Amino acid sequence: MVLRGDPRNVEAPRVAGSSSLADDLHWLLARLKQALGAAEAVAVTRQGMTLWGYTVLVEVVARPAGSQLALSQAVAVDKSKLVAILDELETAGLVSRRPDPTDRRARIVSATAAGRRAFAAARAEVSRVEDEMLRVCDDRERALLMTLLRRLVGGPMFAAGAGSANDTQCG
Amino acid sequence: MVLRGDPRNVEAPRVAGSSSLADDLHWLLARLKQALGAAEAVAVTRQGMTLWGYTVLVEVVARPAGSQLALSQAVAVDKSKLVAILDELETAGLVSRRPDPTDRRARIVSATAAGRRAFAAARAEVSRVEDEMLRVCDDRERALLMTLLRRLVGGPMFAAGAGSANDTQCG
DNA sequence: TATTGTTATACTCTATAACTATA
DNA sequence: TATAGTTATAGAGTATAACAATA
Repeated sequence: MVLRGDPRNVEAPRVAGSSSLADDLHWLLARLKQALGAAEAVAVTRQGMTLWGYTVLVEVVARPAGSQLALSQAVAVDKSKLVAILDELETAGLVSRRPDPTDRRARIVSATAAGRRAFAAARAEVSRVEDEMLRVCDDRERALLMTLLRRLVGGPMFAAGAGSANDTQCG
Repeated sequence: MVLRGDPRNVEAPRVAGSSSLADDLHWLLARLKQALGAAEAVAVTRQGMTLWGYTVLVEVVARPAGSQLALSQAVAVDKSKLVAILDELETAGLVSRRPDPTDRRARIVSATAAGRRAFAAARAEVSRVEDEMLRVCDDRERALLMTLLRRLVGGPMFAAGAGSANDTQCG
């Protein structure tokens, strides 16, 4: 059909001082995030979860959460949105919420055995999608890219007092 | 206040084979795009445009569009969504739509003098926001990052027949 | 019959605030 | 009085299809 994000835009600017969307960091990130997210959503759906569910599961499997609040901060999603995501995962039997004996307000969130299995399968599929997108990079470039992206997420715009407390958008 | 996207997640995995959100490309892109977009939206609003308007203006200033359809493909936004964006820009006097004498269905979209001025001012502000995000990179790393991102957008997941014709999300 | 621009609409997602129960 | 989890809701943003004008 028709090209979206026409390759002509992907060239370097033709005239010194001019610029194009290929030089716009936000447009590049938006485009990549959108395409990757769409492909990953299809992949994780096959494992019975949404992309949001998968994202939360990444964190829960890596590190069981002492509370939903802590989990929502780690994922950068509002606690009220997290409720619905955990409802899905719990209904599917992939995570469990149990009360913290120390603090009866809090709930400890952990992955079930089925959750870890489903996550492993989903992660394998997600890795394949990432590989597809990153196919145009060699191993060294890929590692460098990930390092830089990680560093940006640790950068000044995400520091404690730094404005926008807006949520990540995975939906 | 409270940290969003807790730095603990930004470390490399602690156990070989384990993983965390800091290794998830989609989460990294989503997080960066969200934060950058929020900051840029504030910046371009001061110049009387939305972030969508700015994004379209980047393309129009670089290369006047022979038709809205061509423009929508270059930006990777649906033609119906583009209508509203151009309405905004035109009402603000930043772009003009004039009929193509060759094809009376099509409209040639170009930036007005005021549009070029506003764009230059907006671009300067956007550059400052990008600088802020990229402050954690040195010049070489920054150039390399942009090169890699550009290459990804030219990669297999964006090729002609490659699934998801989904739009970029700048809103 | 196909294409360009436009409009209308249904839908999803998001943001916010209010509420409860515990501390 | 503050915090953890939940619910409800209003608003923004998106996707889709249908339409009029022109090719």
